Amino acid sequence: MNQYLEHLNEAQKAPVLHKDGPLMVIAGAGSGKTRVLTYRIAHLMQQGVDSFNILALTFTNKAAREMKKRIAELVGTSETKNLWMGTFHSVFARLLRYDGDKLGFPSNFTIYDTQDSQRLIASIIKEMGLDKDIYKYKQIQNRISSYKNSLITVKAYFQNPELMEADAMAKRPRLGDIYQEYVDRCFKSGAMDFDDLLLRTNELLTRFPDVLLKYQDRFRYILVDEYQDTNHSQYLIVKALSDRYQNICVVGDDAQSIYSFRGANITNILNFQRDYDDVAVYRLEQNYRSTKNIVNAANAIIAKNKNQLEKVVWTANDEGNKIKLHRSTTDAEEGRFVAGSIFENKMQHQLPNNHFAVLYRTNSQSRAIEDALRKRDIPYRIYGGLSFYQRKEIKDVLSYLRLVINPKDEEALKRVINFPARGIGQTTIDRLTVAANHYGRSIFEIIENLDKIDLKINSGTQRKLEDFVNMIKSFQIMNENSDAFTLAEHVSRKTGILLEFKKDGTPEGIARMENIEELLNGIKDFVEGQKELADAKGDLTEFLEDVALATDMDKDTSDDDRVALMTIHLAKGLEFPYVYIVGMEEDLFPSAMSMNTRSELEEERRLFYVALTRAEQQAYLTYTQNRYRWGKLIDAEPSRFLEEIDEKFVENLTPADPYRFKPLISADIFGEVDKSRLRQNKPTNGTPPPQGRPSPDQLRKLRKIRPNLGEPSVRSQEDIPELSIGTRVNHTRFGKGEVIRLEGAGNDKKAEIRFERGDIKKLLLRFAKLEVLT
DNA sequence: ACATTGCCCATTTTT
DNA sequence: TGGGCAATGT
Repeated sequence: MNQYLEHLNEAQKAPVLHKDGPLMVIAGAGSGKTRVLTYRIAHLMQQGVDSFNILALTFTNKAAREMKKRIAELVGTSETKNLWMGTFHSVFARLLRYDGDKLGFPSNFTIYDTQDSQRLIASIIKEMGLDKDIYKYKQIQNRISSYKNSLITVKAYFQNPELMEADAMAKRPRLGDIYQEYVDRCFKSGAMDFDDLLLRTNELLTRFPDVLLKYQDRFRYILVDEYQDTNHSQYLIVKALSDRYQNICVVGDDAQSIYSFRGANITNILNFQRDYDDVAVYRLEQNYRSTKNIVNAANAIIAKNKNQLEKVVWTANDEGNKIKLHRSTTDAEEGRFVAGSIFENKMQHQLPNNHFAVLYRTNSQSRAIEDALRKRDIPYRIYGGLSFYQRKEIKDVLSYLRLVINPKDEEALKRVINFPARGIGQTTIDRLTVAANHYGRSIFEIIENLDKIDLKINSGTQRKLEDFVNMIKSFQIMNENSDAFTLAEHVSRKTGILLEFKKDGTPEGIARMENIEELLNGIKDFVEGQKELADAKGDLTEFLEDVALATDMDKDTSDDDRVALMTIHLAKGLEFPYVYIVGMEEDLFPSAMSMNTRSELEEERRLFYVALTRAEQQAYLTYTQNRYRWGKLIDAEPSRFLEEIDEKFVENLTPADPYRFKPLISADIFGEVDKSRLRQNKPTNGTPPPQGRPSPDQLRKLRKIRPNLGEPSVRSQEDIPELSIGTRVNHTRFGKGEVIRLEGAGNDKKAEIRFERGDIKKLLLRFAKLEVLT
């Protein structure tokens, strides 16, 4: 019955068996904390706790999904149905849909993403006639966001002379007024931004004791993952909800706290023992992920920090290779080294692409790496950056859908009221906005009542506005009887959005159209997925909520064999056999912005700790002497973190040569790839990794790789199909045909194909989406 | 109402 | 260096 407990070591077993009362699990990197959380939940249920009474807060929705699945395997699917598990944002968005009406929010409130917030703030600044060079909307948004995360409401702001003073000193005395207007406008639009999801939850639980009691009684067991990265707002929610039963379990690692810039407060975990009575503290110190070399090097780094909880991470794994350090002259060369090294490791050890990750401090560093990987035909995937759902054309379609659900949504309305162009100009929109503010109504309501207000809008434009409103209303009626996919498809056709991009004819236009089609496919998948679940209807509201809170990390990429490129922040919680940490330079890592205070520098160091501990077998550190930044080539110095690693853990692939002059201008800026140089850049073979058989896990991953037609769009060389004259092929766009000529070799191999529909085309096989017919 | 030009910003990290 | 957005002119 309880045999699943045998999957745990002694240290892991203790917090799993601990039933009531507060507990904290300090989990070193790679020590199996997800496993502890999973088994703890399963074990609680096994002991008779109803899943209805359990709340688990995770860092990503993907983590929640995977944990839920694992728990279902342990205790049965039906048991996990009532489990509330997800990110803070998604869980409390759901809660606010039930009880947000008490705060005056409709249950179909919109969730504004950062871009929506910024646009609204920009227009408020404009309306107030403020200087946009002083009131920079991004900075203002940032400021408001951090107020909200610290639970400083508008009222609290105006009661706090210090804050007002600080903003006045920064020449922004009207910040409070902007804040006030922003909050009012969100409220009027029936919208909450990301921070509101937490702030409003706090408001709800504070102002309505009966609601608090209801959820305290429901969530008798609460578990919080990554507790070191909770902000004040989240801290208070957890504190309030767990107050009655005190069955609170937090898991985290102070050494991995890396989100203070968005309000995360490391003292939450440092003070946990003070905040609750009789806290049991458990430590997970055995690392199962990495080699001794990596674990010890990481320990040596983090030891430089002053503020931390005591723990000793150790591992029984092999010694492993030393960390490899590489210096290059430019960032382009750094990219080439990484690509070359990945290529070589792949060949030498027969590894799939997804065993490799390249981690960097800032998103802008990805370009050089991408270029180099592309040249070597190594498929990769970039995580983060702008996500699919933030693309213009996607946001446009989504805005129509948002309007259907919530016509008061001002940002959505302003986005699409004249897209595709229907002759409603800026002047009209400005007048409507003024009227809406004046009457305290939404723009949509103003348009509905145009006949009762004289806005001096000419009759032609009035007609167009009415048409627009009627169109949205017709969608609303349709929404009552259709699923999200049917509606979305209808909307994209009826509004002319699809046509707009199609008729534009440019490659970008086509790409946008294809993106919209992909969105529609996504909605279809969603609807079908939801229909299988008992408690979900697959309706539009659910889809939009999913989208608003989805992140790049939530995508399922398990059978996607590509090298991963991402920021170190995004890499938290992940692991890869081979990890390349690039850009190990002063002012970049640690970031120039983080060197003012000790605590900021310590956070950068924790970030480095996180990066290094992602590696299972082999870590590479690279830095360059010159780097393009702001379009200029600048000198770069090696990061101070490099000196902090004891040299006994490091193998230097490019030992310093004091007699060599540093070139004034690197050869790289002349553009071409210098082949002879490429060879030099390959790692000098130090100690090769153990040549043992691949583990069962590796084998499983290896087997998973199969050529995947159409995806990735650029093939690596071995994927190019074998063709000869006369071979019958099928092309995704041109249909069936026959090969009539072949030329070129390797990556430049081309085939001339006569297609059945009549035309002859010469295709570059590396790119062509061809299937060989037998 | 639309297109072109030019300016400004970015490069710290994100739910 | 490049992209996105706004002001400007037609």
